[in-house]
Amino acid sequence: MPAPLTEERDRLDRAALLDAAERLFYERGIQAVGMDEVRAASALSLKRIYRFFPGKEDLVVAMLRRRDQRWRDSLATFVERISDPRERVLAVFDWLAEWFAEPGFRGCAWINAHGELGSASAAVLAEVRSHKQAFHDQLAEWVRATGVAVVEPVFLLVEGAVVTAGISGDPSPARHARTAAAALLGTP
Amino acid sequence: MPAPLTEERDRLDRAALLDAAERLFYERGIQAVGMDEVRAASALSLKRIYRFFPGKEDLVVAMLRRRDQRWRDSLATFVERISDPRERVLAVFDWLAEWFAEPGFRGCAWINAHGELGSASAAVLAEVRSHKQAFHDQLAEWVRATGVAVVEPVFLLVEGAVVTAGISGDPSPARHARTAAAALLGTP
DNA sequence: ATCGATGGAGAACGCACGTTCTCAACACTT
DNA sequence: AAGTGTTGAGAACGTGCGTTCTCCATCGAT
Repeated sequence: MPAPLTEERDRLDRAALLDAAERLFYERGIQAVGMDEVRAASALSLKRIYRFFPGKEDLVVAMLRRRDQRWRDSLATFVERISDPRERVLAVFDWLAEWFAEPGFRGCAWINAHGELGSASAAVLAEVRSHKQAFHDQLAEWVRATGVAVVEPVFLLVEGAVVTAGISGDPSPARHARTAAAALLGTP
Repeated sequence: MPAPLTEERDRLDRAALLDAAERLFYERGIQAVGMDEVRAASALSLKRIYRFFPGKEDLVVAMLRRRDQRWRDSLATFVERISDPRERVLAVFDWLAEWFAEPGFRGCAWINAHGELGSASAAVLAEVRSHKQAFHDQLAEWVRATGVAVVEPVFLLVEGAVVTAGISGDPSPARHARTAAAALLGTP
Protein backbone atom coordinates (compact mmCIF):
# COMPACT_ATOMS: atom_id res chain seq x y z
CA MET A 1 0.00 0.00 0.00
CA PRO A 2 2.41 2.68 -1.18
CA ALA A 3 -0.35 5.21 -1.85
CA PRO A 4 0.23 7.21 1.33
CA LEU A 5 3.86 7.69 0.36
CA THR A 6 3.07 9.26 -2.99
CA GLU A 7 0.35 11.32 -1.36
CA GLU A 8 2.85 12.64 1.14
CA ARG A 9 5.29 13.43 -1.62
CA ASP A 10 2.55 15.22 -3.55
CA ARG A 11 1.85 17.35 -0.52
CA LEU A 12 5.49 18.30 -0.13
CA ASP A 13 6.06 18.95 -3.82
CA ARG A 14 2.94 21.02 -4.04
CA ALA A 15 4.12 23.10 -1.11
CA ALA A 16 7.59 23.52 -2.64
CA LEU A 17 5.99 24.56 -5.90
CA LEU A 18 3.75 27.14 -4.27
CA ASP A 19 6.67 28.40 -2.15
CA ALA A 20 8.82 28.92 -5.22
CA ALA A 21 6.00 30.50 -7.22
CA GLU A 22 5.05 32.85 -4.40
CA ARG A 23 8.59 34.03 -3.85
CA LEU A 24 9.37 34.58 -7.52
CA PHE A 25 6.04 36.17 -8.43
CA TYR A 26 6.16 38.52 -5.48
CA GLU A 27 9.78 39.51 -6.05
CA ARG A 28 9.71 40.07 -9.76
CA GLY A 29 6.09 40.13 -10.93
CA ILE A 30 3.97 37.37 -12.40
CA GLN A 31 4.40 38.00 -16.10
CA ALA A 32 8.13 38.55 -15.68
CA VAL A 33 8.68 35.03 -14.32
CA GLY A 34 8.45 32.14 -16.74
CA MET A 35 7.28 28.66 -15.90
CA ASP A 36 10.79 27.40 -16.53
CA GLU A 37 12.08 29.57 -13.73
CA VAL A 38 9.37 28.25 -11.43
CA ARG A 39 10.45 24.76 -12.43
CA ALA A 40 14.09 25.47 -11.60
CA ALA A 41 13.25 27.08 -8.26
CA SER A 42 10.89 24.32 -7.19
CA ALA A 43 13.17 21.50 -8.37
CA LEU A 44 10.19 19.82 -10.02
CA SER A 45 9.73 18.74 -13.58
CA LEU A 46 7.52 20.80 -15.84
CA LYS A 47 5.36 17.74 -16.35
CA ARG A 48 4.79 17.39 -12.64
CA ILE A 49 3.96 21.07 -12.29
CA TYR A 50 1.34 20.81 -15.00
CA ARG A 51 -0.10 17.77 -13.22
CA PHE A 52 -0.69 19.90 -10.14
CA PHE A 53 -2.01 22.91 -12.04
CA PRO A 54 -3.29 22.78 -15.62
CA GLY A 55 -1.94 26.26 -16.40
CA LYS A 56 0.01 29.18 -15.05
CA GLU A 57 -3.17 31.04 -14.16
CA ASP A 58 -4.24 28.18 -11.87
CA LEU A 59 -0.86 28.26 -10.18
CA VAL A 60 -1.17 32.00 -9.64
CA VAL A 61 -4.64 31.68 -8.15
CA ALA A 62 -3.57 28.81 -5.85
CA MET A 63 -0.52 30.80 -4.76
CA LEU A 64 -2.64 33.85 -3.96
CA ARG A 65 -5.16 31.74 -2.08
CA ARG A 66 -2.52 30.09 0.09
CA ARG A 67 -0.82 33.42 0.72
CA ASP A 68 -4.17 34.84 1.77
CA GLN A 69 -4.49 32.14 4.44
CA ARG A 70 -1.00 32.73 5.74
CA TRP A 71 -1.23 36.49 5.59
CA ARG A 72 -4.51 36.76 7.44
CA ASP A 73 -3.59 34.07 9.94
CA SER A 74 -0.36 35.87 10.73
CA LEU A 75 -2.18 39.17 11.22
CA ALA A 76 -4.92 37.61 13.34
CA THR A 77 -2.43 35.76 15.53
CA PHE A 78 -0.53 38.98 16.08
CA VAL A 79 -3.44 41.25 16.96
CA GLU A 80 -5.60 38.79 18.87
CA ARG A 81 -3.01 38.50 21.62
CA ILE A 82 -4.17 41.98 22.55
CA SER A 83 -7.49 41.91 24.33
CA ASP A 84 -8.33 45.60 24.57
CA PRO A 85 -10.40 46.34 21.45
CA ARG A 86 -8.86 49.72 20.78
CA GLU A 87 -5.31 48.49 21.25
CA ARG A 88 -6.11 45.49 19.11
CA VAL A 89 -7.02 47.70 16.17
CA LEU A 90 -3.87 49.77 16.65
CA ALA A 91 -1.84 46.56 16.73
CA VAL A 92 -2.81 46.02 13.09
CA PHE A 93 -0.56 48.96 12.26
CA ASP A 94 2.27 47.58 14.38
CA TRP A 95 2.02 44.38 12.40
CA LEU A 96 2.12 46.42 9.18
CA ALA A 97 5.22 48.25 10.41
CA GLU A 98 7.00 44.93 10.90
CA TRP A 99 5.89 43.70 7.51
CA PHE A 100 6.98 46.89 5.71
CA ALA A 101 10.41 46.63 7.27
CA GLU A 102 11.00 43.08 6.05
CA PRO A 103 13.71 42.82 3.41
CA GLY A 104 12.17 42.34 -0.01
CA PHE A 105 8.87 44.00 0.91
CA ARG A 106 7.25 45.05 -2.37
CA GLY A 107 3.76 46.12 -1.38
CA CYS A 108 0.59 44.05 -1.45
CA ALA A 109 0.78 40.92 -3.57
CA TRP A 110 -2.92 41.20 -4.43
CA ILE A 111 -2.78 44.85 -5.45
CA ASN A 112 0.26 44.05 -7.57
CA ALA A 113 -1.47 41.07 -9.13
CA HIS A 114 -4.49 43.24 -9.80
CA GLY A 115 -2.38 45.84 -11.57
CA GLU A 116 -0.76 43.16 -13.64
CA LEU A 117 -3.60 40.76 -14.41
CA GLY A 118 -6.79 42.34 -13.10
CA SER A 119 -7.98 43.16 -16.59
CA ALA A 120 -6.66 40.00 -18.26
CA SER A 121 -7.64 37.22 -15.87
CA ALA A 122 -11.09 36.97 -14.34
CA ALA A 123 -9.87 34.26 -11.95
CA VAL A 124 -7.09 36.45 -10.58
CA LEU A 125 -9.44 39.41 -10.27
CA ALA A 126 -11.88 37.27 -8.30
CA GLU A 127 -9.12 36.05 -6.01
CA VAL A 128 -7.92 39.61 -5.37
CA ARG A 129 -11.43 40.79 -4.56
CA SER A 130 -11.98 37.79 -2.35
CA HIS A 131 -8.84 38.54 -0.35
CA LYS A 132 -9.70 42.20 0.06
CA GLN A 133 -13.22 41.33 1.13
CA ALA A 134 -11.99 38.76 3.64
CA PHE A 135 -9.48 41.18 5.12
CA HIS A 136 -12.08 43.91 5.23
CA ASP A 137 -14.50 41.67 7.11
CA GLN A 138 -11.81 40.53 9.53
CA LEU A 139 -10.82 44.12 10.25
CA ALA A 140 -14.45 45.18 10.55
CA GLU A 141 -14.98 42.78 13.45
CA TRP A 142 -12.05 44.18 15.34
CA VAL A 143 -13.05 47.78 14.71
CA ARG A 144 -16.69 47.20 15.60
CA ALA A 145 -15.60 45.81 18.98
CA THR A 146 -14.28 49.28 19.84
CA GLY A 147 -17.78 50.66 19.52
CA VAL A 148 -16.59 53.41 17.16
CA ALA A 149 -18.01 53.35 13.62
CA VAL A 150 -14.75 53.81 11.71
CA VAL A 151 -14.41 50.53 9.83
CA GLU A 152 -14.09 52.08 6.39
CA PRO A 153 -11.58 54.80 7.27
CA VAL A 154 -9.37 52.34 9.12
CA PHE A 155 -9.51 49.96 6.18
CA LEU A 156 -8.60 52.76 3.76
CA LEU A 157 -5.70 53.82 5.98
CA VAL A 158 -4.34 50.29 5.89
CA GLU A 159 -4.63 50.06 2.11
CA GLY A 160 -3.09 53.48 1.65
CA ALA A 161 -0.21 52.62 3.97
CA VAL A 162 0.53 49.32 2.21
CA VAL A 163 0.51 50.92 -1.23
CA THR A 164 2.57 53.91 -0.19
CA ALA A 165 5.16 51.85 1.67
CA GLY A 166 5.36 49.46 -1.28
CA ILE A 167 6.07 52.22 -3.77
CA SER A 168 8.31 54.41 -1.67
CA GLY A 169 10.14 51.62 0.14
CA ASP A 170 9.74 53.58 3.33
CA PRO A 171 7.91 51.89 6.26
CA SER A 172 6.82 55.15 7.93
CA PRO A 173 3.27 55.07 6.48
CA ALA A 174 2.52 52.42 9.10
CA ARG A 175 3.28 54.94 11.85
CA HIS A 176 1.31 57.73 10.19
CA ALA A 177 -1.67 55.47 9.63
CA ARG A 178 -1.53 54.26 13.22
CA THR A 179 -1.61 57.81 14.54
CA ALA A 180 -4.53 58.66 12.31
CA ALA A 181 -6.42 55.52 13.34
CA ALA A 182 -5.86 56.39 16.99
CA ALA A 183 -7.32 59.85 16.35
CA LEU A 184 -10.35 58.41 14.56
CA LEU A 185 -10.94 55.96 17.40
CA GLY A 186 -10.95 58.90 19.80
CA THR A 187 -9.14 59.30 23.10
CA PRO A 188 -9.81 56.23 25.23
CA MET B 1 10.80 76.81 -45.13
CA PRO B 2 8.60 73.77 -44.59
CA ALA B 3 10.11 72.93 -41.23
CA PRO B 4 7.25 74.35 -39.16
CA LEU B 5 4.82 72.08 -41.02
CA THR B 6 6.64 68.89 -40.12
CA GLU B 7 7.14 70.15 -36.60
CA GLU B 8 3.42 70.68 -36.26
CA ARG B 9 2.73 67.25 -37.64
CA ASP B 10 5.23 65.76 -35.20
CA ARG B 11 3.41 67.44 -32.35
CA LEU B 12 0.06 66.06 -33.43
CA ASP B 13 1.36 62.56 -34.13
CA ARG B 14 3.15 62.46 -30.83
CA ALA B 15 -0.03 63.45 -29.06
CA ALA B 16 -2.03 60.83 -30.95
CA LEU B 17 0.56 58.22 -30.06
CA LEU B 18 0.53 59.09 -26.38
CA ASP B 19 -3.28 59.21 -26.40
CA ALA B 20 -3.49 55.73 -27.88
CA ALA B 21 -0.82 54.32 -25.60
CA GLU B 22 -2.38 55.84 -22.51
CA ARG B 23 -5.83 54.50 -23.30
CA LEU B 24 -4.66 50.99 -24.17
CA PHE B 25 -2.15 50.65 -21.35
CA TYR B 26 -4.65 51.88 -18.77
CA GLU B 27 -7.47 49.70 -20.03
CA ARG B 28 -5.62 46.45 -20.46
CA GLY B 29 -2.23 46.72 -18.77
CA ILE B 30 1.13 47.57 -20.24
CA GLN B 31 2.55 44.11 -20.87
CA ALA B 32 -0.75 42.91 -22.31
CA VAL B 33 -0.67 45.51 -25.11
CA GLY B 34 1.79 44.99 -27.92
CA MET B 35 3.46 47.73 -29.90
CA ASP B 36 1.52 46.62 -32.96
CA GLU B 37 -1.71 47.41 -31.20
CA VAL B 38 -0.38 50.84 -30.25
CA ARG B 39 0.52 51.31 -33.90
CA ALA B 40 -2.98 50.38 -35.05
CA ALA B 41 -4.67 52.63 -32.47
CA SER B 42 -2.45 55.61 -33.18
CA ALA B 43 -2.61 55.22 -36.98
CA LEU B 44 1.15 55.71 -37.15
CA SER B 45 3.78 53.49 -38.67
CA LEU B 46 5.98 51.44 -36.40
CA LYS B 47 8.97 53.21 -37.85
CA ARG B 48 7.57 56.59 -36.90
CA ILE B 49 6.74 55.41 -33.39
CA TYR B 50 10.31 54.24 -32.90
CA ARG B 51 11.54 57.60 -34.13
CA PHE B 52 9.61 59.30 -31.33
CA PHE B 53 10.58 56.78 -28.67
CA PRO B 54 13.50 54.37 -28.98
CA GLY B 55 11.69 51.63 -27.07
CA LYS B 56 8.45 50.66 -25.40
CA GLU B 57 9.78 51.62 -21.99
CA ASP B 58 10.39 55.20 -23.17
CA LEU B 59 6.85 55.36 -24.49
CA VAL B 60 5.50 54.14 -21.16
CA VAL B 61 7.50 56.69 -19.20
CA ALA B 62 6.46 59.53 -21.52
CA MET B 63 2.84 58.43 -21.29
CA LEU B 64 2.97 58.37 -17.49
CA ARG B 65 4.66 61.77 -17.39
CA ARG B 66 2.04 63.39 -19.59
CA ARG B 67 -0.77 61.73 -17.66
CA ASP B 68 0.76 63.07 -14.46
CA GLN B 69 0.54 66.61 -15.81
CA ARG B 70 -3.06 66.20 -16.89
CA TRP B 71 -4.12 64.37 -13.75
CA ARG B 72 -2.66 66.88 -11.32
CA ASP B 73 -3.76 69.86 -13.38
CA SER B 74 -7.31 68.53 -13.47
CA LEU B 75 -7.32 67.98 -9.72
CA ALA B 76 -5.78 71.38 -8.99
CA THR B 77 -8.23 73.17 -11.27
CA PHE B 78 -11.11 71.43 -9.55
CA VAL B 79 -10.14 72.08 -5.95
CA GLU B 80 -8.63 75.53 -6.31
CA ARG B 81 -11.97 76.99 -7.26
CA ILE B 82 -12.80 76.50 -3.59
CA SER B 83 -11.15 79.15 -1.45
CA ASP B 84 -11.92 77.89 2.04
CA PRO B 85 -8.92 75.71 2.98
CA ARG B 86 -10.92 73.04 4.73
CA GLU B 87 -13.49 72.77 1.95
CA ARG B 88 -10.69 72.74 -0.57
CA VAL B 89 -9.19 69.61 0.98
CA LEU B 90 -12.59 67.94 1.09
CA ALA B 91 -13.09 68.83 -2.57
CA VAL B 92 -10.22 66.47 -3.37
CA PHE B 93 -12.53 63.63 -2.40
CA ASP B 94 -15.36 65.02 -4.51
CA TRP B 95 -13.00 65.02 -7.45
CA LEU B 96 -12.08 61.42 -6.63
CA ALA B 97 -15.76 60.46 -6.51
CA GLU B 98 -16.25 61.82 -10.01
CA TRP B 99 -13.15 60.03 -11.25
CA PHE B 100 -14.13 56.69 -9.70
CA ALA B 101 -17.54 56.89 -11.36
CA GLU B 102 -16.11 57.36 -14.83
CA PRO B 103 -16.69 54.42 -17.12
CA GLY B 104 -13.52 52.40 -17.53
CA PHE B 105 -12.03 53.51 -14.21
CA ARG B 106 -9.40 50.93 -13.30
CA GLY B 107 -7.60 52.44 -10.34
CA CYS B 108 -4.41 54.44 -10.34
CA ALA B 109 -2.32 54.15 -13.50
CA TRP B 110 0.88 54.60 -11.49
CA ILE B 111 0.05 51.99 -8.89
CA ASN B 112 -0.88 49.60 -11.67
CA ALA B 113 2.33 50.34 -13.53
CA HIS B 114 4.26 49.82 -10.33
CA GLY B 115 2.66 46.42 -9.80
CA GLU B 116 3.45 45.45 -13.35
CA LEU B 117 6.89 46.96 -13.96
CA GLY B 118 8.10 48.37 -10.66
CA SER B 119 10.60 45.58 -10.23
CA ALA B 120 11.57 45.26 -13.89
CA SER B 121 12.01 48.86 -15.01
CA ALA B 122 13.94 51.40 -13.01
CA ALA B 123 12.67 54.20 -15.26
CA VAL B 124 9.03 53.31 -14.64
CA LEU B 125 9.65 52.97 -10.92
CA ALA B 126 11.23 56.43 -10.86
CA GLU B 127 8.31 57.89 -12.76
CA VAL B 128 5.80 56.32 -10.36
CA ARG B 129 7.67 57.63 -7.34
CA SER B 130 7.96 61.04 -8.93
CA HIS B 131 4.22 61.21 -9.50
CA LYS B 132 3.40 60.11 -5.98
CA GLN B 133 5.84 62.61 -4.54
CA ALA B 134 4.44 65.44 -6.66
CA PHE B 135 0.88 64.63 -5.70
CA HIS B 136 1.86 64.31 -2.06
CA ASP B 137 3.51 67.73 -2.12
CA GLN B 138 0.53 69.31 -3.88
CA LEU B 139 -1.86 67.84 -1.34
CA ALA B 140 0.43 68.83 1.54
CA GLU B 141 0.12 72.50 0.59
CA TRP B 142 -3.65 72.37 0.61
CA VAL B 143 -3.77 70.49 3.91
CA ARG B 144 -1.24 72.74 5.60
CA ALA B 145 -3.40 75.75 4.72
CA THR B 146 -6.07 74.37 7.04
CA GLY B 147 -3.69 74.66 9.96
CA VAL B 148 -4.31 71.03 10.95
CA ALA B 149 -1.31 68.69 10.78
CA VAL B 150 -2.97 65.80 8.96
CA VAL B 151 -1.09 65.72 5.66
CA GLU B 152 -0.05 62.08 5.89
CA PRO B 153 -3.39 60.64 6.98
CA VAL B 154 -5.22 62.54 4.26
CA PHE B 155 -2.73 61.32 1.69
CA LEU B 156 -3.11 57.73 2.88
CA LEU B 157 -6.90 58.02 2.74
CA VAL B 158 -6.68 59.15 -0.88
CA GLU B 159 -4.35 56.29 -1.82
CA GLY B 160 -6.49 53.76 0.00
CA ALA B 161 -9.64 55.04 -1.66
CA VAL B 162 -8.13 54.93 -5.14
CA VAL B 163 -6.85 51.40 -4.68
CA THR B 164 -10.03 50.11 -3.11
CA ALA B 165 -12.29 51.69 -5.70
CA GLY B 166 -10.05 50.36 -8.46
CA ILE B 167 -10.23 46.79 -7.21
CA SER B 168 -13.84 46.68 -6.12
CA GLY B 169 -15.24 48.83 -8.94
CA ASP B 170 -17.32 50.64 -6.33
CA PRO B 171 -16.89 54.45 -6.02
CA SER B 172 -18.05 54.64 -2.38
CA PRO B 173 -14.52 54.72 -0.91
CA ALA B 174 -14.42 58.37 -2.01
CA ARG B 175 -17.35 59.14 0.31
CA HIS B 176 -15.90 57.17 3.20
CA ALA B 177 -12.51 58.80 2.82
CA ARG B 178 -14.12 62.23 2.65
CA THR B 179 -16.00 61.65 5.87
CA ALA B 180 -12.84 60.46 7.59
CA ALA B 181 -10.86 63.43 6.31
CA ALA B 182 -13.54 65.80 7.62
CA ALA B 183 -13.26 64.14 11.02
CA LEU B 184 -9.47 64.42 11.03
CA LEU B 185 -9.68 68.09 10.07
CA GLY B 186 -11.95 68.65 13.04
CA THR B 187 -15.26 70.48 13.20
CA PRO B 188 -14.82 73.89 11.62
C1' DA C 1 11.99 64.75 -66.29
C1' DT C 2 15.29 62.48 -63.43
C1' DC C 3 17.63 61.79 -59.50
C1' DG C 4 18.07 61.14 -54.62
C1' DA C 5 16.70 61.21 -50.27
C1' DT C 6 12.89 60.71 -46.99
C1' DG C 7 9.43 58.19 -44.88
C1' DG C 8 5.43 54.85 -44.91
C1' DA C 9 3.67 50.07 -44.54
C1' DG C 10 4.29 45.93 -42.87
C1' DA C 11 7.10 41.66 -43.54
C1' DA C 12 10.81 39.54 -41.18
C1' DC C 13 13.83 38.39 -37.27
C1' DG C 14 15.24 36.70 -32.95
C1' DC C 15 13.80 35.55 -28.75
C1' DA C 16 11.14 33.99 -24.83
C1' DC C 17 7.05 32.39 -23.28
C1' DG C 18 3.38 28.64 -22.01
C1' DT C 19 2.52 24.23 -23.11
C1' DT C 20 3.15 19.55 -25.06
C1' DC C 21 5.83 15.59 -26.58
C1' DT C 22 9.57 12.24 -26.70
C1' DC C 23 12.01 8.84 -24.87
C1' DA C 24 14.73 6.65 -21.61
C1' DA C 25 14.82 5.03 -16.74
C1' DC C 26 12.48 3.02 -13.22
C1' DA C 27 9.16 0.27 -10.23
C1' DC C 28 6.00 -3.04 -9.69
C1' DT C 29 3.60 -7.32 -11.23
C1' DT C 30 3.61 -12.49 -12.69
C1' DA D 1 13.35 -12.06 -15.22
C1' DA D 2 10.62 -10.05 -18.50
C1' DG D 3 7.11 -7.09 -19.38
C1' DT D 4 4.33 -3.01 -18.57
C1' DG D 5 2.79 1.14 -17.00
C1' DT D 6 4.44 5.58 -14.90
C1' DT D 7 7.47 9.09 -14.31
C1' DG D 8 11.29 12.46 -15.00
C1' DA D 9 14.10 15.53 -17.72
C1' DG D 10 14.19 18.56 -21.02
C1' DA D 11 13.79 19.06 -26.12
C1' DA D 12 10.39 20.72 -29.20
C1' DC D 13 6.39 23.43 -30.77
C1' DG D 14 3.53 27.25 -31.74
C1' DT D 15 2.70 31.81 -30.71
C1' DG D 16 3.37 36.55 -29.89
C1' DC D 17 6.38 39.94 -28.48
C1' DG D 18 9.78 44.12 -29.32
C1' DT D 19 12.48 45.62 -32.74
C1' DT D 20 14.65 46.05 -37.33
C1' DC D 21 14.73 45.69 -42.30
C1' DT D 22 13.06 45.82 -47.01
C1' DC D 23 11.01 47.79 -50.40
C1' DC D 24 8.49 51.18 -52.73
C1' DA D 25 5.95 55.56 -53.21
C1' DT D 26 6.49 60.36 -52.75
C1' DC D 27 8.42 64.81 -53.33
C1' DG D 28 11.77 68.53 -53.75
C1' DA D 29 15.93 69.96 -56.38
C1' DT D 30 18.43 70.40 -60.66
